[in-house]
Amino acid sequence: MRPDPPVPRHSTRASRPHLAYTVRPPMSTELPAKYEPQTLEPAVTARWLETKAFAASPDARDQRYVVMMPLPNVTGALHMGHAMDNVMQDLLIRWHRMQGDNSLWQAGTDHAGIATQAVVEKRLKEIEGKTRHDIGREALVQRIWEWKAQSQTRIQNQQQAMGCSCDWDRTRFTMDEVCARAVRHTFFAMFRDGLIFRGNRLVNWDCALQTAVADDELYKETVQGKFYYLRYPVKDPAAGEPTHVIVATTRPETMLGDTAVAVHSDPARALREAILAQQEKLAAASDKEKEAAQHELDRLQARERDLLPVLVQIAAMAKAGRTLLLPLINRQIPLLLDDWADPSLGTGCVKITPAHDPNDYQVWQRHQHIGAISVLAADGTINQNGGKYQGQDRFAARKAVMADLQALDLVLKIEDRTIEVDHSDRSKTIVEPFLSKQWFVRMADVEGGVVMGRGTTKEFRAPGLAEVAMMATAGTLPPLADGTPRTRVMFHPDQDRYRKMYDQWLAEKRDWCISRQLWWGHRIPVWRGDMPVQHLLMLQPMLGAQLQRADIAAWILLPDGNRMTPTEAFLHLKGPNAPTSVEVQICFLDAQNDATIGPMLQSAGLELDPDVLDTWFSSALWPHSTLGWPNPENAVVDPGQTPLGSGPGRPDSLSYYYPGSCLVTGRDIITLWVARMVLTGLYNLGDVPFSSVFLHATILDGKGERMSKSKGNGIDPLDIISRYGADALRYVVCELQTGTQDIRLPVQAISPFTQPGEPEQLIDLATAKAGPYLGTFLDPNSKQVMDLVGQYGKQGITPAKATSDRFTIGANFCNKLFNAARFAFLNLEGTTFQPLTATSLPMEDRWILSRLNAAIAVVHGHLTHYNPSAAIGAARDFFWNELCDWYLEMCKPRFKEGADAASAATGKQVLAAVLDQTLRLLHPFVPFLTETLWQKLGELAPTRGVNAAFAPSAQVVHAQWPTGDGSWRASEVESQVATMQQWCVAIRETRARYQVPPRERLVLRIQADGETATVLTAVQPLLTHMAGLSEITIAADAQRTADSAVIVLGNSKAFLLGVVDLEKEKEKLQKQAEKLRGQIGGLEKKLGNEAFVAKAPPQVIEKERASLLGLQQQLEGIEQSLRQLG
RNA sequence: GGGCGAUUAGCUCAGUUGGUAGAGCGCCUCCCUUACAAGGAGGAUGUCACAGGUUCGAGCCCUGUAUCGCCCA
Repeated sequence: MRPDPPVPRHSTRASRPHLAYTVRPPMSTELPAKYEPQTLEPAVTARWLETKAFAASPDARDQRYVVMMPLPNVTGALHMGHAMDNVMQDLLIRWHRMQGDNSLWQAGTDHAGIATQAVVEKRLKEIEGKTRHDIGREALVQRIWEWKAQSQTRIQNQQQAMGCSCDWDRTRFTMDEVCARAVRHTFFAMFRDGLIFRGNRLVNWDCALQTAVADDELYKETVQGKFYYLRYPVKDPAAGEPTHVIVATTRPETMLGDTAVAVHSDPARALREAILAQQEKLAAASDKEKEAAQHELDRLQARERDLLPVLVQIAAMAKAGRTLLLPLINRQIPLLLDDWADPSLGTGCVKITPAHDPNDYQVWQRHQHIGAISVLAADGTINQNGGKYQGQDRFAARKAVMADLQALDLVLKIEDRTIEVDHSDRSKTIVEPFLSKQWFVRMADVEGGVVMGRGTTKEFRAPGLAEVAMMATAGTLPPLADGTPRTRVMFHPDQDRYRKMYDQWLAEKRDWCISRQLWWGHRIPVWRGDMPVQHLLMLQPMLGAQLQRADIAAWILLPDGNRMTPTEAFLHLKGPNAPTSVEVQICFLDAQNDATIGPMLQSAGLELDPDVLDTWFSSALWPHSTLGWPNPENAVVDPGQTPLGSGPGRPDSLSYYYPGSCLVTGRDIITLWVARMVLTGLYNLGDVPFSSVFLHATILDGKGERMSKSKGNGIDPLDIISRYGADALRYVVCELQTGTQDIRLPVQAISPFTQPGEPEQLIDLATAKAGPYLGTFLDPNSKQVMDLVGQYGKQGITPAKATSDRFTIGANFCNKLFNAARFAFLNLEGTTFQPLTATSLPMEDRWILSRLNAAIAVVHGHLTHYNPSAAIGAARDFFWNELCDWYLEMCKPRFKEGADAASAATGKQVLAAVLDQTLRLLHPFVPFLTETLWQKLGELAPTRGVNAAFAPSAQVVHAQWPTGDGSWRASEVESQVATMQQWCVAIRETRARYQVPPRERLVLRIQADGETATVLTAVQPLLTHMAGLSEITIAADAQRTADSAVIVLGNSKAFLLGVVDLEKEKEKLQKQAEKLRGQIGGLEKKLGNEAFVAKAPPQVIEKERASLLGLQQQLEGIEQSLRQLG
């Protein structure tokens, strides 16, 4: 709950009657007296859901707008990043919906394989003390489904609380039947096309969860480690040769899997080059860098002197094919010439462990004969290849290995060293490079190309998957069959920058590892196993026909790594050099065949692959899988959901809504997701999934650090909503999104140590001292520790919530809007509509309509350019600075009792029209409040408009987006009102300076003639009212009275009577004169500069001359007044 | 190590094609004034990170330095 507002100092106020307004009849349904988002917002949500206000259905409209929600994980609650992402999407969707586009915002959640399984496993352990192996695969998956059901509901409620206008009846889940079928079809097609293969690769292995993890699931941590220098004996050293080769490593236990030791092929040259480069660097170094550079040069030169001779010798031995004896294992391993070994680093020799180091793996690729030996088991213990160390945990083995090496005197030295180690984000344990069989999608180009959109009208051939994704953003996709160009994917708001990121990642064309050793996810639909060739050939008559079927894809893998289709294989395997055993891989298009044909395969020795697919594989299909691909007509949606197939007069969802419009997401997802959606869309449908990608900023905390749950600097959007309201949250989030800049949002803890009745204390987390654990902080007032992550209850630390007072800005805005509307409603009873000519209206009406017209254009323009901050800023400026500060005030006399009835009626109509347009304009930003006010406005003024009635709408969510009306523009009126405002501000400034009470009416004499006098006469009534004057006289010879203040504006001058303080007056005028002299001096200098006059463009010179003249006139007026004052 | 970006008021950020810097919050003064004190009126606040350069003129363009982020290895 948010705190009660401060107690007003004027407590009698409530009992005093409103003089002019209480006589009106009460409104039919009362708005509450105060703005209360906590009661107002749920009511609006309920109505939107009841009326299915966000439902999307294909129809005859050509204009459509489709946003595919970046699906949140089912694991977690939503955080500020989601709030940003969701609000941006909702802003765009609501804006387009109001513009009349058939708008679909597709919602749903992601099964998030490893993250979800880890959470459920952790709970299983905590609550029941069991592991997943205790309960088995089926039971674990069942429990994850239960977890998912709860979690998805919670996420949906959060999104609805934020006002997300998704079509909830189309909510999908990456593992539901519709999505699962799309996954199956895509896998089958890629497998059939040879784009999916199983290979032996080095992966990041999470030993705790026992699965491969993707690069993006890792984080680096610097740990205190050691650098071990080991001595490997040379086999049969000749006289004069070193007896040992020294290598260094941070992970000595991996030596069990060494298959070579590498040395540079020409260490002398390499070292010389390094020295020359360093000498150049030293010459170019600044004083500050010199010392370090010199130090490095000395080091290199020392190596050349001391180490090089040995390295040269070892290189020669390597060339001669000499070998070493791997200690402890007693394996002979070759000395290898490979330039990965850098003579300027370490010992100049590198132990090569291809199965446990990415660089060594590369060396192995260059020297296949050395082989790779994995010494690690899936659980992180040493396997059978580790000899007597088998079964020991890798860290225990490290100690044992070192002890044994030391006993053999094979350890030269051990140095302390800080090392960066990859950790798994899921288990927080150190990951190991691990050689294992994994499934991959081939990203590189394929000989003969890859068919995109096979069987569709958009089919074409592309070099490869990564390449086609780059073509989509480069705009180089081939045109469609009828010659129309294919859609190019564009990034906003910075095409060049983001496309570069996208391209750099794709250009590597690295194969995509899609297998995970988990139980939660889409199981890899491949039956595989080794089979004796004889057995296979016996099966040929039976299998032959089956394997011709279009819905079965199979590959035969030969021991040499070659892959063949069964047809090819049956011929090849009958040859004289045929292998005795092969691996068979079979995939069915139809999942039912796993059950029907599966048992037969099982009896033939094949097994369904136990692994599941990477979550991103199903996420990549999201833009088309959700719409029912491959066949929306028979897609099986949940009961009560919108069917995806066609109906009478209604096209199917896939053909209508694909390709979509805009993907809204953060920068970090460009490579992970955007690229993959683009390539699967092209592969399956021959077309991109969206035409635009809007990348919004990342929200950081007050220190500029990324918000994270474990650091305790994150904010829960629901806490903000309950404190400030969802509209306030949305307002601020929109305001924060300025462009490409990341956003700092200062975070405060709500002190849990204040006593009941005490005012709430907010503690800034950017400056608060950290507590004893990560995510704990010290309250500077009470010196007690608070827990911002809710994990230290056992340690007796008081939990505290995080918030950010920045959201008061949004709440204040909403409060202002609420009250402005309430004021309007007090006066709008009985408003009627009749066509009015804009030019016939009073000045203030013409002015506000003109300003409204301008604001509409500006807001729309900023939204078009993906600049929500500028858009909401413009809307706010219009609403607050023009509508509230001026127009509502200017209107007040017309609504007073006894005012002219015709003028009041016109005023009502214009006010209702302006409010109508303002609510529409603000609706995408603050939907709840605008919807509430819209209802009330509809009751009081059912028909609204100026020259013509606006299109009506029962809910503002469906109202037509304002387009403005050219006939409202009145530039002359705008300039007149601007003059009035300038005078008004000057008068108010004088009043403030002399502390004239607001009620006291003053007399103003203006010295003006000609056009100035005409304008001032026109605005005289407004100025009188707005500046609190009793009388204005305008005359060329107006005279100052002894007790009047002087106001100089441009080249006219005025006297405000009844204000006396000569000294203050002189002081002000002198200050003004000083400022003017400064400006005049600057301009004179500029215009006196011959170069400026000669070279600057004439219009610039002319402008400067004119402004100089104006300033001089003003100064003259002030100086004259000063003389008069004496 | 490579690439991308940032540095503007106390804070968070705008600043279009180069023409002497803006907003919101905060701060100061005054105000119960006929919707809003979650408000109104008025005011103060800047070596545009630093050093060079181009230009008649640089917050903006170029080069370098410092500091801080992010991505990739």
